[in-house]
Amino acid sequence: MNKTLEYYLEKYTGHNEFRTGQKEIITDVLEGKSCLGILPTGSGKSLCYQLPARVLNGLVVVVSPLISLMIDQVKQLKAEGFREAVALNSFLDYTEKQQVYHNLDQYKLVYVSPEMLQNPYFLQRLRKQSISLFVVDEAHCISQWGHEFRPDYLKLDTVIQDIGNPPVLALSATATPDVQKDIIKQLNCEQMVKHIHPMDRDNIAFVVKTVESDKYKLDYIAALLHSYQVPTMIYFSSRKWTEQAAEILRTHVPNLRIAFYHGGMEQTDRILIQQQFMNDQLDVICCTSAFGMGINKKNVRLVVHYHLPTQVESFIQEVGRAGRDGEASVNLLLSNENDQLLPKQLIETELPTHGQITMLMDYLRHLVESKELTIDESLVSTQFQFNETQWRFLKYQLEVHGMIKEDRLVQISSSDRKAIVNDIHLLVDKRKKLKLAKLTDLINWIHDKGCRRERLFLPFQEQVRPAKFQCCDHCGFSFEEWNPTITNKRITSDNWEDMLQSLFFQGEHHEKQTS
DNA sequence: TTAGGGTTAGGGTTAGGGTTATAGCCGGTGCGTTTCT
Repeated sequence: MNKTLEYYLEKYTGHNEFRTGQKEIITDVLEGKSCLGILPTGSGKSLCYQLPARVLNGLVVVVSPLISLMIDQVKQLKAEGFREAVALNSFLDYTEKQQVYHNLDQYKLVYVSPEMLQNPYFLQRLRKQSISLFVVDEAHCISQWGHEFRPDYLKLDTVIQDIGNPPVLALSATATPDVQKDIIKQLNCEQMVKHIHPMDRDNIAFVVKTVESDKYKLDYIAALLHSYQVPTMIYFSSRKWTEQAAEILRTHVPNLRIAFYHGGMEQTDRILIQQQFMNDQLDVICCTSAFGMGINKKNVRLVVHYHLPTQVESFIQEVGRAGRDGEASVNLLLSNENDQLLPKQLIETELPTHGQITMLMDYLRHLVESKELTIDESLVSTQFQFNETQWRFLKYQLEVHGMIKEDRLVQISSSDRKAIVNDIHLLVDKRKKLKLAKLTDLINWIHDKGCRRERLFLPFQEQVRPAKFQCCDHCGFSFEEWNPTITNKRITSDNWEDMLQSLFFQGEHHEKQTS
């Protein structure tokens, strides 16, 4: 490569300067080094693999957690004139998938889900390609989702090995040192070069408001929305509550456009609500944690937590959706003494109980003894009352321990079986303890008397920048002194070209340079 | 002759009232699912 990186940047994106962190990562990647890149949101993380994809020979595989993210990225790349990118997922029908499988060598960039990387046929095709780089986008998902919710995230190390150990690039905006360590461990990439940038946000003020009971929370929010009609996100931990709260707030503040959003909604409704919020056609979203990843709205001024997330990591991610344009923004957490009940319940139901595990293992022994080696998964789930996550967690553990291979039971000795039951019991206890400790960290932060910004970020980075505007309720923040900038865009022009332009970009929720 | 209104019977759904038992909170995040290359 004789040309400078700046030459390629200019050639492919039209920009003449790299943003913070990009150049170092791209340089390492082009030299074949594996990297962990923690870059703030909006710093253009995707350029770190999209530029190498154009320069390097061979295929770049990008693991992405959401189909909507893959589709957005491919759409944007095609709009920039890069046609050798494709998103491979269940949105494609059989023939389309076959097309991609058979023409893999014609692409430079393929986006896939971790689940898709368990498809034996796809893996077989992938092995025949020369893979120049293996990317894990939103890499914190490995740590936050992999252990229980989406175990295929923990199988990526095997995939990497299987396709010939290409260099690995793991990217995330918010990964605490614990999560960073976990990412490196799970990917089995001890030699990763770290490019860690601080994740504190100097334009967000932190406020905790303690109320006597939950019913005062909505009153407080309604009063706040009366005074501040700014783009607002309100986080709940229950789908039902997002709907009820939206309804109640609509009657309290009828001049605001308020909607709800959660994972149980129809796909088309989700897309519609998301796009309306992006385009300032909605003012307030009552949502669960389903609303967030990949949403890059710049002018969110207020993020409210009605319920408590289960861990500080999620809290930081959700808080970070405010003030992406750098303007003064506020995070408000509404608290009362029952805060921990709901997150505790969520942690409990994520993992199976000892009793369930023991009964399942007895049942499996019985199956093997009667020479029945296939498992009827839906029967098992109903019989032992596993939810989806619990069963997936257990199935993965049984695979790890060699009791299930290629969906079939394996005959093992009874002493081995006892050891495995014991192992899984210990693991469940360890995971629950870890998760409860993370919840306790967050609850301690609520009751801490120190500076909120410092106490939130200092455990994760060496220094916390001083607040650009107001800091927090412990450093003298008051809503009276908060004058949020209003930037809601509307179609105001009479010019048909402007109107067409804004219509065209409805629903585009990526920045131009994220690339 | 046809369009459109009215009637009727039968099946299914929902709202609302009455009764009884008992808990208080009842829960989040998404991918894949087809084929013999």
